[in-house]
Amino acid sequence: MLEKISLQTLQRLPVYLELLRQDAASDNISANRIAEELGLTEIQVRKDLAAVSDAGRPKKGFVVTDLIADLERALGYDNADDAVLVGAGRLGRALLSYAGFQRYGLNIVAGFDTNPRAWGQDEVSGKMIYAMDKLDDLCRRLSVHMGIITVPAPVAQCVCDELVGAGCRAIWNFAPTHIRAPGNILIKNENMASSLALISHHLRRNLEEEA
Amino acid sequence: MLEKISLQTLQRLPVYLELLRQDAASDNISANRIAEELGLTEIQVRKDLAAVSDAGRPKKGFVVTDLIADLERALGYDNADDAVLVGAGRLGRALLSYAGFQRYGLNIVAGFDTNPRAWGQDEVSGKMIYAMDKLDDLCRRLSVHMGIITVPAPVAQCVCDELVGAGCRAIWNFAPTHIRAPGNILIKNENMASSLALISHHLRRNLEEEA
DNA sequence: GGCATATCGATATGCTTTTATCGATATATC
DNA sequence: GATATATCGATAAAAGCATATCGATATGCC
Repeated sequence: MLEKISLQTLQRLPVYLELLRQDAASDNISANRIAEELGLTEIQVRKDLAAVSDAGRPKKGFVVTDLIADLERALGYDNADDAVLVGAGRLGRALLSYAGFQRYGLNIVAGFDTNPRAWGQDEVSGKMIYAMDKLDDLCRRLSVHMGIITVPAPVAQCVCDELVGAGCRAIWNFAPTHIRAPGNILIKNENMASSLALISHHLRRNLEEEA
Repeated sequence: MLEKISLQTLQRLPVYLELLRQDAASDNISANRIAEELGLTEIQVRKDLAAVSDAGRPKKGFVVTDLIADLERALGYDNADDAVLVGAGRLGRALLSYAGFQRYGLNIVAGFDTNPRAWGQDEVSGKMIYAMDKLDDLCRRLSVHMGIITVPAPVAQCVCDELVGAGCRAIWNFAPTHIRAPGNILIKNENMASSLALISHHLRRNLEEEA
């Protein structure tokens, strides 16, 4: 079942799950209603959900609790991914202390930084921040396979290489630069400039229309 | 020329621009080389660039300075968008103080928060953080049309409504919830859970393959 | 100056994703 | 219990996007 989920569908699944969790009061919910709430078409919702669940019943819709369970299983929220974070700057510490990741199956086990003043227990998150030379050992001992990069752009590639060297198979990159890794390693660039391009483009067209 | 840029292309343009800015030493660059650096195909690069530039010449490639200029114009970096940010928590302040946005044509003019202890000048960014009842007036006086939401999920929709009421036409939402607005308002959800779904899915398949 | 070659740009093919159509089925009402 | 209807699920068409192919063109070398 897991094989045939398309990339686009996969990215919408957490959105459905979030909506259902907020809305867990009702017993049943129809694809039509989900679509309305999220601004999608009901056909797309049905197709997405069909990929992970068969909790839908004619005339009633989907059984909410079953659908939530199916989504959580499909997304692997039952056993959370461990991750390390490199770069304890403002963004890095904001992510370290973001409690919401637990709800999405992510567990950041520790932070790393080159700056000695950052080392020790982070006040806000309560998580430990270590020197870079501890990275490899910790990743291997705890079998961490995911790295989060929140360092300045110029050192992002170097940090990426270190993470890969320490056994990471997936990298979540918040540095505003493109980084590379061998083919079997997944790089997910969280590119704010791309989002901004969409927004800015819309704004200009929207304001032009008026004039 | 601006009409026919596809959404996917639009999101890749800032990536090209970033690469070129880093690499501004050389006079010319070929689509092939850009593709190699970014892990794309040269055909896609050419097609993307063709949408915004004709700085390409056979045998030489693209004139870097011209291409940068074309990209900046297409992305509207010549006149930056002003924006307001609502929610001066850790993520909000991290974004407020992120200097890199200037390079992407974004200028956050001020922050807003309900908590009186956040009001005043933010130490790190030097930007002012105001009470929510100042929002409408400031947006209108400065003709701000873009709002950034970094508040907890439960109040995100309410903040969105206020921003729209104050004249915003585009919303950049970092709250981990889906928000709605009238059709002509663009909502860009920066959904970390979606990214995480991709990463987690890759990890599981990758680790399964070995076993 | 002519020729080989790197590179572009345009047209065509194929794949992925979305949207449309239609029949199937369980529930509720009479 | 029969019938109407809300809703699902599957198959089919359309759109959007990526990849392949091929001719055109400017550059540099002989």
